[in-house]
Amino acid sequence: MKAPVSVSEAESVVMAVLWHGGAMATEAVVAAIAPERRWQESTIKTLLSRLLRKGAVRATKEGRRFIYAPVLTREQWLSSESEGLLDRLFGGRVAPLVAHFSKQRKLSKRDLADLKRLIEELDND
Amino acid sequence: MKAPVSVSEAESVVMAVLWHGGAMATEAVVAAIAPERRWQESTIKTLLSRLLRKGAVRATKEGRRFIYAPVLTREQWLSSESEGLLDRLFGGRVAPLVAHFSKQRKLSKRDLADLKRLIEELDND
DNA sequence: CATCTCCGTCTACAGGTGTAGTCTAAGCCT
DNA sequence: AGGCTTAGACTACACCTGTAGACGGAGATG
Repeated sequence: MKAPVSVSEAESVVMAVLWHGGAMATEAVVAAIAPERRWQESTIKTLLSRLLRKGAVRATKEGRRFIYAPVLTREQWLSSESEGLLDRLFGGRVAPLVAHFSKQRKLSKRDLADLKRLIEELDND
Repeated sequence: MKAPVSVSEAESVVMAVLWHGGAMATEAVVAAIAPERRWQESTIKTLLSRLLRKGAVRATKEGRRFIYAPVLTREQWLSSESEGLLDRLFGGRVAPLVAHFSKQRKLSKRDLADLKRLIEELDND
């Protein structure tokens, strides 16, 4: 059980780009993020370094620059984040969370339908 | 839509005590927490002040001390925390989270059974 | 080879957090 | 009334985070 690299909010935006586009240089990450998030190039560079230091990404030199590739997978990240929350708030179980949401009327028709289908699937196999 | 007071990890431990025991003085909070968490009284006092400043608790003077009562409810807290996560990770919907858990084999029999019952209930009303 | 360019690194800085020590004054006790 | 206790206020401090500017040197260009 390796220490679960923890990725901050802003860092996760960068990870998302890498998960989506695979290995790429800083420039490409910037191109993918800067428009909406309105971050300076410098900010993204910092985030990449921090992710590198944390071991969440890997960098291979190519000419004078680095190509960054995700090491932490999206699945791992989803798991650690959501299990963390589930543990803290709902005793580590999923059902109480769903119950909470339904009680707060936060379960959309669509969610309900999806859940139903999901449960059925899980049931007969 | 009032700004959703954000409560930190450590602060939430204090909130938990108040949610569980209702209004009480610092002393009682300390008594409830100090044993396991091994926090100094001072730490708990700090957390209470921060919660007060944030408006998550209310304090009424009684003699020379304060009686603290939760303002933020547990439900509100559960909602903001879990919606935050759902939004960030699963497009704000519950089903994808459940799907993720099942894919990772993190759905216990019990969870599954509870979910099934829950869905049925929600379905016929 | 002399320059120029651009990329990664270093530095910065405010705000939040975890964790705790110190001080002051308001009550309580004798 | 005078002293003692103690609760809340103030101060501290390191680390993480969000956000970004500055700079030096390794390549690219002419």
